[in-house]
Amino acid sequence: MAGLKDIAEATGVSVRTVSRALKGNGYVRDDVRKAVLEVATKLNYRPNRLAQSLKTNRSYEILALAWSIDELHAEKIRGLEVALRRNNYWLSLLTQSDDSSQKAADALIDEVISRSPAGIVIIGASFPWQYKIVDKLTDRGFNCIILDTPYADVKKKNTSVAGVYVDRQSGVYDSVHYLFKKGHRRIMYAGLEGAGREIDQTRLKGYKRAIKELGLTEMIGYYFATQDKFCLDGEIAAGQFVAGRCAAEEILKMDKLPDAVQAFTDVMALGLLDGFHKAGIKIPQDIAIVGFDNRSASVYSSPPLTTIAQPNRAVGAAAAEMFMSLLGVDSAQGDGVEDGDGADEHKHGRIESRILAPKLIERESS
Amino acid sequence: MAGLKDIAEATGVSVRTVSRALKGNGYVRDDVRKAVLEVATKLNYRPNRLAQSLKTNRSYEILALAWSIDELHAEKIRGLEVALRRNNYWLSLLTQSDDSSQKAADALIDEVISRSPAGIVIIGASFPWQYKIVDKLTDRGFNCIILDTPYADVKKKNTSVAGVYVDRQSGVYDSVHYLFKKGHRRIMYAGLEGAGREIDQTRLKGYKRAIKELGLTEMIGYYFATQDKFCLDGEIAAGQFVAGRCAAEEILKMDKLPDAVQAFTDVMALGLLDGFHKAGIKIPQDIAIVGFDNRSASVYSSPPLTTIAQPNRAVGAAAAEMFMSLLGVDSAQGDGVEDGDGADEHKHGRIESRILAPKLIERESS
DNA sequence: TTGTACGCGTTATCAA
DNA sequence: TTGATAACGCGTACAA
Repeated sequence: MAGLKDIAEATGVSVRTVSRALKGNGYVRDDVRKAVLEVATKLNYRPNRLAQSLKTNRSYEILALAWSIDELHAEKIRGLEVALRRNNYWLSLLTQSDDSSQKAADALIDEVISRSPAGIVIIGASFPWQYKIVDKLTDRGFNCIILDTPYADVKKKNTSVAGVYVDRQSGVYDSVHYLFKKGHRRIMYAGLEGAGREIDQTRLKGYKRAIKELGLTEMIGYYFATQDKFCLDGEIAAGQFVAGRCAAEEILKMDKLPDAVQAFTDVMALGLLDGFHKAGIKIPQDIAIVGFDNRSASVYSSPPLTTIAQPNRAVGAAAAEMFMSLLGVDSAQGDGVEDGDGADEHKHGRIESRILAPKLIERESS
Repeated sequence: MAGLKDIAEATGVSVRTVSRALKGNGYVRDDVRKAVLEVATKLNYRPNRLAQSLKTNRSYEILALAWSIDELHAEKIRGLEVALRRNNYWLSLLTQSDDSSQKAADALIDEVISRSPAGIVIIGASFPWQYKIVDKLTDRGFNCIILDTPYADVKKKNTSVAGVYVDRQSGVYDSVHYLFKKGHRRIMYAGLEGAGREIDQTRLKGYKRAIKELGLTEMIGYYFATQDKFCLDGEIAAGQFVAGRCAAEEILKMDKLPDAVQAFTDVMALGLLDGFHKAGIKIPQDIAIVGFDNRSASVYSSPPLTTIAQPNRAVGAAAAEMFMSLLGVDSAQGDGVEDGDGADEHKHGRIESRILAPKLIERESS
């Protein structure tokens, strides 16, 4: 590989001049610059990022830390990568299986340190042992941005942690309004036992707010998988599917059926669909169903599922932008980066958390 | 961050000795080594990978080049990352949207060069413009491993390209045998127009071979999406779903219906499911359906889909192992890395392509 | 406007 | 068994 020195020799000027010419840094005579550039392209010169980083003590690597990768995460990662590359940063991946041991955490931290990235994106932090890792990372001075979890806003305010997440409340709120407009009056919320009560109160809040506003009666059910343990963040949330099936059975026992159901997630909605299907209930004629997540499975179900989509690409892009502003790079903006209408901001040291708006996608289940 | 020098000063020995002690490289007196190690941990020393790489001219970065990321790719990437990290390598991600222009290709190549990775994993190369990129990369001396596409075996034999892919033929072959055992005799193959005829002859071969062996009659149909263009490698293969729907309609017009259908992919199978569902056909009572891919959607359909699963994690892990042997690292093996029973090998310069066996997953659609 | 020389944190060559 | 010292490729005071 040709280096600065080779160009210098070939051009007959010093290394320093070549450097200047290439970076457009200081003063260089125009003809010299032209000559240098010419030789550089001829020699197929590419700067050595390693050397650059070593010298400037500035990394161009952003680390994505994920506990698992499903299709939703993949989308975020994609959005992140594209936005980063536009700014000459790059993305590395670090997946930490759900090993919550202290040893695993330490190994992870070591790994991060020895790579000294410019920033770290944590894709979802739902559990205490994950928080701990985030804390250690920020304590060591790494810039962290957490996706999906409003942990950043819970945390002590003096660090440079921030979050990007989706306003799930407004998603469900909009959905209820949408169902109302479609003529539904007995709109139910089917939550996951545990999830509905603790982990994601926000969706429920959106539901309650809308129901109240519309003067309807609250119908809330919490269900959980009897045959299978459920996992919230696992590879395949099979448990949620089973929970949906159970929910359908339970719902059918009710005196008066709902005419629409907003499910906690797509997977749960698909479980409902399966349960109703077996009982001969017609969707959406008898009962309308709305999911949450816009997983690909919601596109391929019968009928395809109306759902609340999170702007995953934009979430990734937003994180990238936040890093750029944090690192003092004037970011090259692209498309798909605009935050949703309901965007709001929370101050956070030097970075501000960003909340993006979800969007209802109408398909055939409603 | 503490460096070698800091340790040297604190211990009272030279930098060189510290380096030796830490790496267990040359001769170091035992007490000195102990002292050094102690100080190192106290100072929380982590080697600077950048400096290491710069000096040794050896990168510990493997680049994953993807044109898109769906859940299947994500799995492969995951398997890759885990296996790499076990060997002290790490994974970076480069996603190249389906921009087939020369300019985009050049930019990509430049990017790769300036990062000088130890190896490159190309996740699927189905199109000529993708081949070209692979060629350029190998021409420049990069170690490339191509997943999913047997391009490596088509290519000129003097480069260090190799592939990891799944023996799709045997997957379909096994499926037909399975359906036969279940009592089905009119087993049909529903392919995608274009895909069935050119891109993936292998699946069809497996079907034909099994049908012949069992003395059954071949029933093959090619379908394509009328309302939508289909994409083979896109984010959402919605077209295949539509094709499946069309296929169901067409099949129902036949004089004598099949009693089982092997679809080209899960998505197509789900389209079939939807089409049959609308027509009141009961699955699997009237017609059994088998998919291909084991997408999450196949878990959440009603009924859940029997399908042929590709060992995605193992594909990623296999690629990692191949790099390790290529780079002369004695790889630390983990679990889930064993290749399938039907594993076969093709020599390739210094690396050998690996073929992994798929596996039938029985669910409720058959 | 240009060139010299040093340093980033490591590894590697030699001589001691 | 050790320690100066030179690289690796690049950026940048400082001097010219």
